[in-house]
Amino acid sequence: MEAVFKALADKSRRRLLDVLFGKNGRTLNELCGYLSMSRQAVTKHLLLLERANLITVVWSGREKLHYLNPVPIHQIYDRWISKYDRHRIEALGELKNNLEAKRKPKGARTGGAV
Amino acid sequence: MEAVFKALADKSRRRLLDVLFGKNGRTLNELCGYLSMSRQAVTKHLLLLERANLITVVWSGREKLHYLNPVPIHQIYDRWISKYDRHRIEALGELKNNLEAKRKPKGARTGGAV
DNA sequence: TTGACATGCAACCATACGGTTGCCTATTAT
DNA sequence: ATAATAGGCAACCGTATGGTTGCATGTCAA
Repeated sequence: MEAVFKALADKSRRRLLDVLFGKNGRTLNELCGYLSMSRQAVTKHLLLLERANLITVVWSGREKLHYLNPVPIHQIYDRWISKYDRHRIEALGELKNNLEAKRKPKGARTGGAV
Repeated sequence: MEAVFKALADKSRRRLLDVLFGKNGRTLNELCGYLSMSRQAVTKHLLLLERANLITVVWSGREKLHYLNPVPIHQIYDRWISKYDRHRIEALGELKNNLEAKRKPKGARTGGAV
């Protein structure tokens, strides 16, 4: 998971995924067309994505074809994001309630959250 | 979105969110108990989370209370992750099909991965 | 009032990261 | 056979990042 989060943290890498999302199985050179940086830089990004298992590479002669693997992205959602989703409405209510509680002057400590 | 992705990229920050998820409205000192690093380091992480709008801060006297805001996380899913989810099964099929296709063409120069 | 407590501010440091350049290798087309 | 094409490897560089320490400030309790 760590690698996936890290991989997704960069705009260029998300771009690459989006490009592959549009049309899978692209070559390195093809992908370079979508980012204004050197081929080497793109290679590095792709390597990171590969290590995070977000893309799979298949060699075809001298060409390196890149395929998107959406599974890790799904896992990120499944094992981390989804719980926040479920919690969402509830949490906002909490904040408001606690803000209300704060208005009561000194007396007991104002700390008590939830 | 950029700030949110960046914020989520760090393990310590995800930890902080998880801790707040467990019990909302914690103080800085309280949160420090969950990460083995200096208070200042934690402050920096919290600042980043705050700037990404992932937490909201409420002062109560000399204490700074931190509240989780799950909305940006939900947006990340909604505007980015969800599309990969929908695409998921389909994309895997593509990879396999393309791999099959590669076995045929002229020189039969195979890539060979997976 | 005074001290302890909760936090902020700023300087500093090592390392990770995104990017570049130069050169080398392997495949393919002519 | 040769040249063009697709890509890899490695060194280098500036800046961002995660972390530290020292000191300052505001609030609460005795």
